[in-house]
Amino acid sequence: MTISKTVYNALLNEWGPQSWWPATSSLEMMIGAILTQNTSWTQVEKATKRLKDENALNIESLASISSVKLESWIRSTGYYRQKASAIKRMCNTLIKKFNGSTKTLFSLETQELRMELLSWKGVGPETADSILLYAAHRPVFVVDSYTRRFMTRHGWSTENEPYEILAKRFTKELEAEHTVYNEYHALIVRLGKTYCRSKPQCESCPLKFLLIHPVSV
DNA sequence: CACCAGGCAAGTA
DNA sequence: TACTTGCATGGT
Repeated sequence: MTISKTVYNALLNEWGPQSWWPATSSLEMMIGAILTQNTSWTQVEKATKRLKDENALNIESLASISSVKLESWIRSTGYYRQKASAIKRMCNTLIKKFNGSTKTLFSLETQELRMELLSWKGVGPETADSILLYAAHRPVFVVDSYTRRFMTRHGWSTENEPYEILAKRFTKELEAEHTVYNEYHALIVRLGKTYCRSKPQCESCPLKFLLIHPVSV
C-alpha cells in the first residue's frame, strides 16, 4: 500500500464521495473553472446563478453578449475583466473550431486536448487539467494551491517543484482511473479548507493517526 | 487593518 | 530560464 493510496483511503473513509464538479453541464463546468481562479467558490456560485438567471449560460449567448454585461454579472469573482474576455474567447473558439459543441472539443485525444486548452488565453495548467478531469473525464491529476501546500507540509515535495512533477507523484502510485483522481483532488481541497489553511489544525485532522508528520509551513 | 480565496499572463533580466 | 508584477472582488 503506497502512502498516497493510504491517504486517499483515509480521506474517502472520513468524508465519502464529494460529488465534484458541482455543475450540470460541461459548459458550466468550464465556466466555473475559469471563474474560480484565485477566488472562493461561494463567489463562483453567485456568478453562476446570475448567468443562469439571465438565461446566458450557453455558448451562443456568452459569445455574443456585450463584455460590459458579462463583466457586471461575474464581478464578484474578481479579475472580472480578464475572466469575461476569457469566457467570451472560449465560446467563440468553440463555435469557430468545434461546431459550437463541447462534445466535438472533447473528441480530441487527451494530450491534443490539453494543448488546445492551454493555447486559450486565461487557461493555465490547473484550469486545463480541471476541465480534462471533471468535464472530459480524462485520468489526469489536478494540482492546485491546496495540493501544493499539502505536499510541502508532509514532505512530499520541496517548494517550487514544477506542476507536472507534482501531478506525476500521484499518478505514478494510483491506478489510472479518472474517478479516483476526481475524488482525491476534491478530498484534498476539503482537507485544505478544513484543517490545512495558513494556520494548520493538525490535532483534529483526519490524517493525524497516520504517521505523517507535518514539516513546517 | 491585513490576509486569503479551488491562477494566469506579460514583463524584465 | 527564473523571478516579479498586475489583475480585483468579497469574506474573515
